[in-house]
Amino acid sequence: MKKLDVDFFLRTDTLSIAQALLGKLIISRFDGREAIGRIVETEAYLGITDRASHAYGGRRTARTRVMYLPGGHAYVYLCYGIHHLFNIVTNRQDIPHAILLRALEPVAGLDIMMQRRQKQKADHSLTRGPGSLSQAMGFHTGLSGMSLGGHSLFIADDGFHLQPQQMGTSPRIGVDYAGEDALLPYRFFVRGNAWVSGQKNG
DNA sequence: CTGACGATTCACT
DNA sequence: GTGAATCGTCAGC
Repeated sequence: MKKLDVDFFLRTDTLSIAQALLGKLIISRFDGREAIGRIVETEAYLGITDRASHAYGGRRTARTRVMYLPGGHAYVYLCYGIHHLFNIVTNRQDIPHAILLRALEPVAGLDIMMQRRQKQKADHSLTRGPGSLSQAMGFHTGLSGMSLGGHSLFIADDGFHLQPQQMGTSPRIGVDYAGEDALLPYRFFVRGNAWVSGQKNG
């Protein structure tokens, strides 16, 4: 298992990064509890020109401030007052791109995930959907701005190789408010994987 | 200060 | 398939 350097997220092609993240591992080590999941669904948000992005039009607020950090930082925000959604900032400083993690396949720390999710069984609902996976991994808004170059939060490559035809694309979920940008094919997922959320997962 | 709303999830029919 | 939950964020006054 090889830890990814944060330089990986400094690249400028966020769509390529979102695709390359499929099959990678995300590891969290909070309070001495390790959880690992394989990334099976991502969405790209392309900053100031993307109506679906929180940074559309160059908007800078207390919440979106971390999107303007250099790539390799976590951007976590609260949705519907309940769900903590986890993103990875990409691109160079002041280019507010981000990639939302929408689903993971659990790899290790299943007991921790079940405990955090208050689940008796490790079924697909454990890490399917952006709010669910964040809860399972221990992600919350207090982590927003944290580097993915440290020991407690990082991405790793264990040699898992995704065949090109295994990757599916679709419009992003839940961004109907974004006008024609809602149609952009910026969602990427592993075809047929049982942990992928949403309707269009073939 | 106030009100509208959300990159969702879950229970229920 | 439908609707409620729930509160931080942000624009507007």
